[in-house]
Amino acid sequence: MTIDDKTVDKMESVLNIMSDFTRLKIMYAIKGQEKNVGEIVKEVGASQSLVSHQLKVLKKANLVTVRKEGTKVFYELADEHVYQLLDICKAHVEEE
Amino acid sequence: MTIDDKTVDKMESVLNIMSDFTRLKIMYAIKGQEKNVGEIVKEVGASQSLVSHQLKVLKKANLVTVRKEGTKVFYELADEHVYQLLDICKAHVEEE
DNA sequence: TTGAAATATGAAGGAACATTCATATAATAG
DNA sequence: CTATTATATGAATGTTCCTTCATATTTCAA
Repeated sequence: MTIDDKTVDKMESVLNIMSDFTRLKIMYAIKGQEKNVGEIVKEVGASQSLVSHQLKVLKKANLVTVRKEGTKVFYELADEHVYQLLDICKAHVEEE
Repeated sequence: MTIDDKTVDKMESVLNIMSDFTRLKIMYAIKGQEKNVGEIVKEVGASQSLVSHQLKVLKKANLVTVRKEGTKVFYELADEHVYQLLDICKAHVEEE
């Protein structure tokens, strides 16, 4: 099972970005339903600044997509793989 | 899509442990085939000390299992979820 | 154009942790 | 028992990065 170092690098990056409490909460907040920043802040229960910072990180990693509408900015989970990673990881930690 | 904070905590922990270059290389080294520490060191190309440290981290997180045989210690990926997480993450980063 | 609402940004402090180096422990052969 | 091989451990260091605080930018309404 050899694997290219460059691929491992990218995997490290994606997993690293997913492995944060605030970012995981954000991802679950917009899982299956896009939300604007204000709604995300309310649901996640973190400061506006922190949520904005972490949304930027998620966006840079292409884990979320963005849509602007007036003064509001809506975020959404990027693709099917992100859903799968969240689901499998959740299933793993919920094993007894 | 609300989720329990305790679950998110555990997910953060698992993802965080997976999100390391050396640990990913180790996991791929023993993917589908158990290996002893010496073999892992050779295949991963990191120092013996580092590999041992990281194997301990992986073991503590239940991402690998251990089997001792004489002076040698064999490691193996723990369960199906770990395989799935690696595969999906790899597929994600290999998208163009 | 002034004000308010929504979101983003920059700097800074502090904690977490990957890696190295040196050394310890364990097991077996001779 | 001694030497050697295999693996583990502890301390130290440097770096990454999460979070907060203060402030900036953007958009639209009045």
